[in-house]
Amino acid sequence: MSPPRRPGRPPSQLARTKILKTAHDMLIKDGFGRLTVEAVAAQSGVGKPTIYRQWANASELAMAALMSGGPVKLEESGTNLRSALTAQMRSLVQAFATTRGRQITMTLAAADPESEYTKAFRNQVILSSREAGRALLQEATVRGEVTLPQDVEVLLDMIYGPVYYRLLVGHRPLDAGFAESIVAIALDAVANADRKPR
Amino acid sequence: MSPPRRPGRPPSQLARTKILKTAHDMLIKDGFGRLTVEAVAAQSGVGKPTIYRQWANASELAMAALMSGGPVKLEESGTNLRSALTAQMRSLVQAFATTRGRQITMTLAAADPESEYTKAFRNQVILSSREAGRALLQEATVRGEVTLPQDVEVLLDMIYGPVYYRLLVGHRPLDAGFAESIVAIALDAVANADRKPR
Amino acid sequence: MSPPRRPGRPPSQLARTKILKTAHDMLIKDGFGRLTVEAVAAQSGVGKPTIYRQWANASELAMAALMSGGPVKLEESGTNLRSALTAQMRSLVQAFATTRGRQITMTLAAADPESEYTKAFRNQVILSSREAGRALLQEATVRGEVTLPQDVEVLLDMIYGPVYYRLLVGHRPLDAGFAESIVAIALDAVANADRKPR
Amino acid sequence: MSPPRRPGRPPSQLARTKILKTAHDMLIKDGFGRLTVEAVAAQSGVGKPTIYRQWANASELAMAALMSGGPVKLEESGTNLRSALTAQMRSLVQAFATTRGRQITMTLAAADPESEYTKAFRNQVILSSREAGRALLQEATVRGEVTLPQDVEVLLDMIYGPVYYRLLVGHRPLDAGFAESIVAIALDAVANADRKPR
DNA sequence: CCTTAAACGAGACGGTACGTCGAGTCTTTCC
DNA sequence: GGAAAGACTCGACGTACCGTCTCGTTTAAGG
Repeated sequence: MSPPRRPGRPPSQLARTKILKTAHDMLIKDGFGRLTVEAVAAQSGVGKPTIYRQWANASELAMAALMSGGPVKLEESGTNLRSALTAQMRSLVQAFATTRGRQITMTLAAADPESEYTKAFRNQVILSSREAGRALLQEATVRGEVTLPQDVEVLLDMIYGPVYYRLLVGHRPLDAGFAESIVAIALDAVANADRKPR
Repeated sequence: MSPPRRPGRPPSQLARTKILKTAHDMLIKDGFGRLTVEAVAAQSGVGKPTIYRQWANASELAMAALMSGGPVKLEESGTNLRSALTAQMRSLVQAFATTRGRQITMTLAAADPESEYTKAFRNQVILSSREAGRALLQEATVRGEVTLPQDVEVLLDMIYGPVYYRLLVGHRPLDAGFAESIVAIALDAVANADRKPR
Repeated sequence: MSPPRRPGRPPSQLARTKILKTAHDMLIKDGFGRLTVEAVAAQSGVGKPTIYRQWANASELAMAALMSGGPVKLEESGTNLRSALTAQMRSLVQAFATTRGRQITMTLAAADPESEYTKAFRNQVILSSREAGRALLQEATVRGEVTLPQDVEVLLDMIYGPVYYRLLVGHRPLDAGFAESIVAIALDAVANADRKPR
Repeated sequence: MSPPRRPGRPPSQLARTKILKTAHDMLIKDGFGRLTVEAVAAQSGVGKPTIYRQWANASELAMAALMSGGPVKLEESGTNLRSALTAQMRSLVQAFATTRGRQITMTLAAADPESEYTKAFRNQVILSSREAGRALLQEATVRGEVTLPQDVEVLLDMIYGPVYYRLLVGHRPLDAGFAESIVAIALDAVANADRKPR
């Protein structure tokens, strides 16, 4: 009933905070490739074992740092699918069109895909918007606005995949019209219409 | 008229081949994270400087190894857009649904995005199918099969991005129906129809 | 009063011992030219950085290894200058007439003459016998056995220099009579005598 | 009857000269430790094999460079042993009191003591003055100026050894009075005298 | 209040790989 | 057919980090 508190000195919340702060700054400034446990320890004034006690390697630390700001907040105001989805995509693109987006991509690429830590990162940072989008689509279906294709998963990938595709490949920037264009094309594919009889 | 041959011992084509072969095998077997110049040199019986004379680091070497098999061959038979695009996507998915696909993704993520080598890799390995797809779409437009949206670039990203998205994030496999589903949804977005008057 | 212990894990005395032992063996067996930090690390089962943390390069390591056996012990029994100096020279020649002597010479030649490490090596290994000899000469002067020349430094160089000269140039071996001959000639130069009036 | 000309392109005397010049400059400027075949080839505009065709390694090249200026010229004017020997020692000290002296010492220390090249270097550069000194001593003996000790070799080592001893150990400079002091002490040891009856 | 136990900083440890330099050899074209 | 140029294999360099391991020092909970 009592909180099962173990004896001994409890982990320092301050140390954890300093580590994550330093790691995040370093990620933004120098990129994932320069994020070393050694440097984070030195710069945050913390011993290396204190880091290794919480994260197994630099990838996990990077993921923790990228998650530490809380989940990406997505605006989803909108009375119909188009406006809601556009608002969401706009804030998503805005959040990723920075250095941070590229670092998230690189961190994910470097992470052990089987690790629990990686799965949590994936769900919180990468797939949460995809799930939000799925909800929007389902609501719109209920409202009769759209008719979803058989394979909704693929539709979702077609909406959210291009964001990471551009970050990864870098052939084109994540710019302003990107969100609108995606929504427009996606809705053309699913929009209900008397005009789409067959 | 004579071939402008420089003096000195010419680079050994054999060495180059052995290096690329070893690097490719190592990529497939152990992954990009384990591909070290040291190990490639040791395993291919080549000196490290011989590797560094041609590639600046492990990333470039990995890209060279992944390109050394020649470009991915895409089937594009088909009389209409749907069949041609489906054939292409099928062979693309098949080519990437292996370990190689994941390694290509990780290699690209780790590469210096500004390097000339990276750009070549991107064009040859990642974007060549996208360009082929663009050609298919344009031909179909000429034939009157489809009406392209304003932002064709985004449409192309929606077709090819999901492949890398799934490789990168790993939330779903690149399976059989994937190619068909993408083509189906994409064509729904652009298919010409009297049924889509305005 | 308490020993001023710095924080952190203390250097491993075992590692240091293993390194010096290995380096010394290698010096005697293969010579200074073959003493590489790489080989010492491999053979002593120690990481390279552990060596570099204590010595800046192979020269310093070699000097440390040559000093690690403690200073050369010189016998100096003798009631008069001749017997004392002869005893000292005999043990000096014996100590240097081995491979070790040649390695000391080569190590000294290769060392940075300005380095503090080199100076310590010089004083402990090369000049300590010279200083002992100076003491013997001074005592004998006090006893009235000899009259020293103006430039005692040169006299000392004439006594001890030939040892290293033969090691370096190799024109003649460091053999048994060498010690006696040097002492005999040196004493001829300084021996007091009514026979050497003015 | 025809001059015995071998076929093929004759060795370039110019190349040889350039190599030796470059090697000598490099020795004086950067020291023996920095004299690499690579650098000499690059700086003299000659291929490495051209160097290796004539010298087996950097040591031999260094010795050749140090010998290329011709033997050290020693003044030996003097009517009696003291003046002749002093003149000789003065010019010897002067010749070696420069960077060149130290490089000669280091080169000798690094050379393979068994090699023919090393022996030639030793005889021409190191021991020639010693032999000249032996001649002076013998002439003086004939003239009745001095009585040589049993072991003349050791006496010679005591005269010439200190020069290299100071160069090698560096505890004292090769300065002006050095030559005089050595001669003075040496002559005290061998000077004939009624004053030295026993 | 005073053990007890864990987390702390510091930093050395054995390792792996880095990217560079130089050695000495080999292969080609040029005189 | 040797000179010259330059790529080759090889080995060692000295550095950066890895992830682990003592150390001696806090810091809190529980006896």
